[in-house]
Amino acid sequence: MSEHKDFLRTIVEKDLKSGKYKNIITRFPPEPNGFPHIGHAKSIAINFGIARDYNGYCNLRMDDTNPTTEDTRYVEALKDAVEWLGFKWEGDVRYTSDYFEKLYDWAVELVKMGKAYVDSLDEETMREYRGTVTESGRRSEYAKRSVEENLDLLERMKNGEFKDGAHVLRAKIDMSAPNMKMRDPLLYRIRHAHHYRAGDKWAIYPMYDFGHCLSDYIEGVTHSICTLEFENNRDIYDWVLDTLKLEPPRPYQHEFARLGINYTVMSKRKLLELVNEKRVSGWDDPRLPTIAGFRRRGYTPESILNFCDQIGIAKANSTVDFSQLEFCIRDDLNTKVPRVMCVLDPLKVTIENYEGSEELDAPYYPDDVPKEGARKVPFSKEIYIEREDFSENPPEGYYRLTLTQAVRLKHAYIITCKEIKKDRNGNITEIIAEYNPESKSGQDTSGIKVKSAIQWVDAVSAKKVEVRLYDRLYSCENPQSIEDLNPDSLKIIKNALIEPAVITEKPDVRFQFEREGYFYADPIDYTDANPVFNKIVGLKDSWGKKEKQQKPLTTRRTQPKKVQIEGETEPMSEHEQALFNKYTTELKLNSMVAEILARDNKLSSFYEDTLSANNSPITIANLVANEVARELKEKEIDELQFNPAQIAELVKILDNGTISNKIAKEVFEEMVKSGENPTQIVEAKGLIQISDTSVIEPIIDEIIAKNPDNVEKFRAGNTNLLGFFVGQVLKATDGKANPKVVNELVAQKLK
RNA sequence: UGGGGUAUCGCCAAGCGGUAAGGCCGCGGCUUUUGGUGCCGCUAUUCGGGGGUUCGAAUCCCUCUACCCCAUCCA
Repeated sequence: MSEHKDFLRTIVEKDLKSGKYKNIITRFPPEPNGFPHIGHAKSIAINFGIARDYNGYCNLRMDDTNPTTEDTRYVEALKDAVEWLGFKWEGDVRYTSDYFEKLYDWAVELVKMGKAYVDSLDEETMREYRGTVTESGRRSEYAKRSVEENLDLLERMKNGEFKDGAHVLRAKIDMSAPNMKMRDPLLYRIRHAHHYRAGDKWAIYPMYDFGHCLSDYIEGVTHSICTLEFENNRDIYDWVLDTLKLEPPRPYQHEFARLGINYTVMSKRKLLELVNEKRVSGWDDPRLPTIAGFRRRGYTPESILNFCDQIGIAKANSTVDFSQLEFCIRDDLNTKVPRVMCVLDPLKVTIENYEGSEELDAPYYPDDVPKEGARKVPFSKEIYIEREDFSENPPEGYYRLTLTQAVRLKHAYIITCKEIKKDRNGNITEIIAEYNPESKSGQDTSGIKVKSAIQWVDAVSAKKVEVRLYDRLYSCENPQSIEDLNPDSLKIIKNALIEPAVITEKPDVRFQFEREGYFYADPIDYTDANPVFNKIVGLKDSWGKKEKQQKPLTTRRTQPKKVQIEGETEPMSEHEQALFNKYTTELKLNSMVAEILARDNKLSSFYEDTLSANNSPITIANLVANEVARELKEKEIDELQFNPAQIAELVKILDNGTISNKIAKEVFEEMVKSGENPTQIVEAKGLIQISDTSVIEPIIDEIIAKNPDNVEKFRAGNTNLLGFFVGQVLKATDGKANPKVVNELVAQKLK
């Protein structure tokens, strides 16, 4: 766990500390109606991760309340995903469908309480009745049905006596609730459908809002973590649990932002479309952000988990750079997999002065990877190198083989180019080269320095392999439709050449093809006769990048600062205007403060009451407009712990210098909580301000002596540090030192 | 538009009145038989805008703006 906790862990810790819960129970509750993707991985990492971090446990629950879309194959995929990521759910897999009986009993209970009713409006009418976001809805006439009638109807719904859509069970909440979700939400609907687990037993199925909170409760879940789009549903979550008066403790819902990654799509609908329209080869197509896709591509669970860790958890909608994911898989594989040589686009090289053959020793791992292992690499007169590693007209900074530039064959000899052979069209078909017998890798006495070492394979022993080069699925950052698909997301190379050990020894399933990238033996299509490798990710390529980037770097510094349009504030009413005028002219308040007070009649009346007890208009105004305003945001005046007379008193001791502004805030906080008198608080806590320089000075000297680095930085021009020193002094005096005095003194001493 | 959210570097993201963390990307340099890795530097005088309170504001107050979610018998 990193040292900075995310907001969910902060909540969990607080709940543990306060004793709200003894143990933490979370759950990962997917609906089995689609294949899990990396967004699910984030949720899995959060839910299982929190349970692990706080010694609790996490359930895996299929939220299977909609029989028409769900299927066992998805259940399997979901279980598989969790396991692959290395997590264990508590006990057996749970299913909301296992709770149907209990859920139904609770529904009956709500009906008995008069909190739920059977509605028989048709779908369209119901929609009309719901109103809109700006207009309130109205309640169906059926809401007037008696408890007995509702009970009877509900039972018959359950028994399958009615057709789909004939009736629904709704919670009786508030048809004019500003939160649309609270306008008598549906609890049950009739569905004469076969459920993949419950079979044909049920003719009615619970809705998400009814089933989810209660399933959490049944399982003893403490923190029900879901994504942002359920924020509006939280009110129902609470309503159901509270209305049923269930025995505590009960779960609470918390929401985080779902994962978005650029150059790909994450919605079930769009993913399904890609698969159904055969734009990809299936759910496990290595270009897809599905768990199965990543797995087939060769990503490791560690890399995915690491990614989830790196991106953090917050409430702001965001889109993570694909490069972050690429970093994670490279970072993981770098220390794990063997390096081997594979030539994707072969160019024949004949080494004129070499005769016979030999087997060269080559370690699988570079020096900086602490792993053992080596293989033999056959070498002879005819070899293949990567076409890109030779250039007849090299650009500036080219390190590889040229007419005049020698290069090392990795693990072998240094060669120089003698002659180029071309076909009729001018394409290079072969290079005639010469090797230096003194330059053998590991026993080089030639003294030749080369700019680079390139990969190669021996012509006679190399094996032919198929290599599938995958790139981002879409060509734009924020793809909208299939038109944004990247036409080059898959390139298949049928005739790549690989050194024999990879095929014969099979030292691993993942490899780094030296200087190319990381590759994975395809778990499905790979056969000994036709080996297939998937490209997981390329190596970082600062040369390739430099080559492409010919266009001048646009100076991004001078971005157009976008002008922000100021909206109009509603004009003040006549009464407010009059107050405002009085405040600014008679009482000399600044116009901002005057406006805050004038526009809010709770504030203005509180202000005037305070003023009548202490004639200090400006200080009181500032206090009321800034501090009292915060308390009055969601409360009425008579709900406050403190009263105007106490504020008047606070202002008095503030005005006469007994306490500083900083202390005044502290005292105010205390008044908010306890309602005690300010003078008492000041006395009890000994908060009287220290303005005596002879007391303060030695403290400053001490702080300065303790922080020589910061003194230096300050003197070098970092004047922000003044705040640091003042803060330190204030901390040392428990906030009692007069900050103005401290400020002056510190500034003086640091000069 | 009523309600609920969110705004800190190109992308994520800490920060909760006292020195603007960290990661990715990018840019330099060193190391390197991978133009990889590793290491070392650099990259926000400023926190969506404007005001206010304060010795001191990303943090508190006011206000404006932008974006996301909600009117499925989906979850």
